[in-house]
Amino acid sequence: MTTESEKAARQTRSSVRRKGARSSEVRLKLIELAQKIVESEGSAAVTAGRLAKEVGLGRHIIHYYFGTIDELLVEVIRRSGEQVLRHYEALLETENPIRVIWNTSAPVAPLVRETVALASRSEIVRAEVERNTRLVRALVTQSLERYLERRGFRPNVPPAAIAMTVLSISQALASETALGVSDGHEETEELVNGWIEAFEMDGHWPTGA
Amino acid sequence: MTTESEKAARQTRSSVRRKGARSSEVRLKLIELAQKIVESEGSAAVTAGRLAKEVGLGRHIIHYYFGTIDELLVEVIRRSGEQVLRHYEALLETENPIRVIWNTSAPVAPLVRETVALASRSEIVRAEVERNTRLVRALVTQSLERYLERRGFRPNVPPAAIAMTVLSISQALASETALGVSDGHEETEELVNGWIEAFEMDGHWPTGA
DNA sequence: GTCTATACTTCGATAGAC
DNA sequence: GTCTATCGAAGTATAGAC
Repeated sequence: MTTESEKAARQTRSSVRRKGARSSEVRLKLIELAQKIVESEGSAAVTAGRLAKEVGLGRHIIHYYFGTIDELLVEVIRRSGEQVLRHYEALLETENPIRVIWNTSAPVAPLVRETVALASRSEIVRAEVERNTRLVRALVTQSLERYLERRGFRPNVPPAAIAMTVLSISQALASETALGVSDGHEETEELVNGWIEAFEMDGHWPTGA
Repeated sequence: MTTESEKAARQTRSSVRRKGARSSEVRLKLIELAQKIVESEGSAAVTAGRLAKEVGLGRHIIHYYFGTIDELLVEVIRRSGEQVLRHYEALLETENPIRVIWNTSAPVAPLVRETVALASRSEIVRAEVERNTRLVRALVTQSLERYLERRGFRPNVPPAAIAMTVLSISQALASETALGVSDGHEETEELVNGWIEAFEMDGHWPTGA
């Protein structure tokens, strides 16, 4: 990596340069490939040479389509974010959204984890991750609100806080599982399952009171 | 980055090769420098050239002391892990450990976040992160158990689950804050504060029941 | 034990030809 | 839309000077 000023200069330059069409098949293939690598090996493994080789073209093809690796990563994040959003959108209207989040976050967790890890890489990447985080949070919170209204429940805790606790814990469990750690997981799952069961009875979330 | 097989081969080779003494001042300075960079700019910004320049030596000094950048990062993680452990150790015996975790995790969060992000980089890094995660969890859980005993409280929930929920949520809040997102944070903090206040009364943690 | 010199490979990025 | 050529820099490996 380079200094911030150098990076900024390069970003400005590259954003002016001509790029390949957004509709190109090669372009899409490169993004999909990069996404797979990010999920499985981390962003450090995404290099122009490797991508080009797996696609059967020259190394420079990445720069033609994306300018810089960072901009390719932004596309990966945008794509991942959309997939996460669609994942929740498809499920949240059908049943109890809180249970959906709790039960189906695992497959999406690596994507979220690697995406957040990318944020420190550069400002343009960070901004895209921030945008995605906000969108997911808003979707989940609004779904919760709609659920409560549908059931005629009057919540004792702001839906935003409920969304945050469930998302935090499920993300942490998934991250640790990927690491190979499972200490306290069963106990935690049992605890949260209890919260959710109670929540489905009256829309109340456990508080200290 | 390279393929897994290539990496494995290189690691074996480099672990056999002679390296600089572990007691060297330069060695320690390099680790400290790398740690600062990892925390502020992410691991991608840790390059041999940059480290050498800031230390006033040739680029190859990193290779002499650590063999590879990955092995330097392992040292950074080991050091960070020890600091996190000491951070908690120093505080957990004094007051209510659950409140300590909740109130003092913020300064340590970037370290934890970047460290977990590094895990996908290579197997040796992952193993070290796993070790640290286990140690912190064990420390926190045991401290909770001792606290409960000191106060004569009979917990209604396994201490491991309590530790997990508080650590998960505080880590998520800190991560998002670093990202620039604060949606729902106030509400979540208020909720958890309520849990902790109740916990200090009787050692009980909120459940669905 | 500490560091430098040389060398090879890969990487990111740009310019220009086809 | 893709390739060739080329740059500087980075990561790694080995030999050897002090």
